[in-house]
Amino acid sequence: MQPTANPYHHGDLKAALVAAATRLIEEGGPSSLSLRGVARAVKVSHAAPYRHFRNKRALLEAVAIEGFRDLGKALDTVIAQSPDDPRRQMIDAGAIYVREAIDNAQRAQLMFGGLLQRDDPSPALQDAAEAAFSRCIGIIRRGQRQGVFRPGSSKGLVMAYWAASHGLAMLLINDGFGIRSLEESPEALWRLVADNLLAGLLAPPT
Amino acid sequence: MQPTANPYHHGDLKAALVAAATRLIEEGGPSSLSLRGVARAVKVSHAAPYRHFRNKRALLEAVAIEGFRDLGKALDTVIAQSPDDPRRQMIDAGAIYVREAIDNAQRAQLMFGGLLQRDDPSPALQDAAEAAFSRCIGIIRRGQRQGVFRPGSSKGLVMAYWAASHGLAMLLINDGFGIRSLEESPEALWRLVADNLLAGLLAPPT
DNA sequence: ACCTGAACACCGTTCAAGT
DNA sequence: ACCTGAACACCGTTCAAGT
Repeated sequence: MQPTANPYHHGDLKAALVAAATRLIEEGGPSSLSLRGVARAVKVSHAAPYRHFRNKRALLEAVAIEGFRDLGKALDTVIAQSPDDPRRQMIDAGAIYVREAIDNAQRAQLMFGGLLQRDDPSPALQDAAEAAFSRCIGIIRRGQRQGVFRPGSSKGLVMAYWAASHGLAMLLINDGFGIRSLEESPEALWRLVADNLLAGLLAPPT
Repeated sequence: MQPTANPYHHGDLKAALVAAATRLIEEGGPSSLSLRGVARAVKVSHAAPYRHFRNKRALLEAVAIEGFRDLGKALDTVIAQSPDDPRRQMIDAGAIYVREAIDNAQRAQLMFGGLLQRDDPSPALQDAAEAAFSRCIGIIRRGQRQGVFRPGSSKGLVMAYWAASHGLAMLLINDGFGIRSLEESPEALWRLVADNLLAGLLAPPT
């Protein structure tokens, strides 16, 4: 037993609060999280969190920021796996985007769901989100340089890619419109979307 | 003055509650809505709503269902405007999807945001959502019959179309990743996405 | 049938006080 | 510096009681 036997009293209460909040959110959704509940979970008084977070929202932001960092790392890993194949990167990055959202569905809800994004943009959160997104831009740009994707302004390509992967992820975690009644795995559904996005919806002009 | 001067006492308290809830949600977001606040807004005791809604969630569902009906009607209008041009229908329907979401951003958050979708699917809500979605399927199918869209199973085309429009709408209402810093109007951004979706991201094989 | 008022067990947040 | 306990103004929900 150290002089500071209780880990929550020598500096990592902050980390413990974020960890507990992340777990509780995954159990009951972001809107069911109570600051008092988090305090109870780490066995601390209900006022203690205020030493480390200005308010409940600040704690939620810390959870979301961690989520964006995790997403960015997952994207980096996947991109590094096929350094010279932008088409493969595009498909794999979208798949991991969808997979990350499903594996941490409630946290993804918090990250993308408007609970935080709406009011004050909170620079730190905004930065973490944009950093994750910047990977998608890189994939498209490299693919254009290699002649894999259509040349010209990358903006439209990036937007379409981004909207499609984000949209599928959101639909899957919300079970929107009964999408889960389709029997395919998330990965198979993303392949379906990605293939159509790559090839286009229009019939070839024969 | 009728014998029942107060409109909330002769049968339309239910409708008044839904209307007030819709307004309050648009002002402060779905998570800030309090049932007591709604009751105050229609000048009724805080227990009165329980005569008409089992709980707070049931009231939120009623608001969301109304939203899906509005969306369905808007899609019908747009589809009817170009009865013989599926390509035009596809573009216009996506634009109206995005526009409806932006014009009722907080209600859209409620409709798509997982606050309701997650736990119990609630058949009535699920049906309203699927009815709105079925319009997209119709557009793609008609386009395939006319040879405008690529033939074969419509599933992949529908999923890509749906994910892209839904994804762009969600990104816009959440200002995700600073998408609003782009200067284009929502309609222009959708056109960018739609054009790339129609033509495909891949470079033509020369 | 429809609404009210009190009551209960929760919240988020603040603040004096303890170590 | 870091945490506690009481306090305040809110919630959602229930229930006896009123008309």
